[in-house]
Amino acid sequence: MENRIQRIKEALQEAQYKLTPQREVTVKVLLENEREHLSAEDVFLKVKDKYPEIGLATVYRTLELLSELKILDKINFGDGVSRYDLRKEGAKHFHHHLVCMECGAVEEIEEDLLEDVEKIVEKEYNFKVLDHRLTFHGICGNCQSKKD
Amino acid sequence: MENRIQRIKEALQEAQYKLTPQREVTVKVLLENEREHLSAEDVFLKVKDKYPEIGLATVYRTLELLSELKILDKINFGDGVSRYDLRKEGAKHFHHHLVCMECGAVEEIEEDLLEDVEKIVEKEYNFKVLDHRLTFHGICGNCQSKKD
DNA sequence: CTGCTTGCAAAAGTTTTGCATGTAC
DNA sequence: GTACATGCAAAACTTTTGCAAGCAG
Repeated sequence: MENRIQRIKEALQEAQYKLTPQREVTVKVLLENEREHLSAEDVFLKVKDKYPEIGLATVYRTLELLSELKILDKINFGDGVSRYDLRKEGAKHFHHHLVCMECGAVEEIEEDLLEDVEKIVEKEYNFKVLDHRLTFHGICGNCQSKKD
Repeated sequence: MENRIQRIKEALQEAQYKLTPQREVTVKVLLENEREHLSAEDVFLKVKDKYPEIGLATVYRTLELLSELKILDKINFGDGVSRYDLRKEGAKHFHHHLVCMECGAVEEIEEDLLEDVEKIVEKEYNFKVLDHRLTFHGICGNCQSKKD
């Protein structure tokens, strides 16, 4: 965890961005809540606990910056807000999501699963795939058993 | 085309919704621009050409209604707006998209391609898949050749 | 007729921007 | 010291809602 903070800091510096305490706290919050899919507002509130002077605009600016550096991925599950998800270290591609239409739970899938599909797309559609977004909508195990 | 309008009308009636001229014009616009991925504002402007008295709120309400009936799918490519895409007739699942990061063009893929992946998800993650969203981000054929 | 629909305007909510001030390098 | 960052407030957008009036069935 300390390692990952360190590496993100280095990425910021390499890209000529300053290491401000606000950015540091924001990164920390993102790492501590890696399994959640926080909205900008969510991040803002959690950062505010550790650093009360922060402004919402700064959080937005930091999230945008981290997305630009491909440390974060911005994702949208269809409710009105953008959510942010840390990219797994070393992952070439964004991971996938399972959204339960019953309870709203979001699970992550780290397996790639799309290698074959991407090959087909590159060949048949002459499209160079650089990244993807895949979300399944359905019923999670929990809600399935509740129905029985 | 006339057929599809007819069938959409029937779907509305079956669900006890009224056939207002505003709804009719909106459906027509959607059919005429099937290859585009129109935002609510886009639809509003095109409907306004044929039916100037229409209000933006009515368009939003109609789009929501058609989504509910699974005639439309709401999709989000990461710019700030929701876009709407007609579901292909008879398609169980939403089709996929190729978004070019260079020129912004959006191409559609109607092949399913995900059957195997969905089987894995159902088995390994105990998740009943009902629908999916798959978008590839990359470089389209056109932009690839421009670079040479 | 009756209840669903509409148009308008206002409201709600998210995200962006301008600007004076602050601060990492 | 200088250029980049920040906080605040205002602005810009998209989407939703309340309500009186309209109209499809």
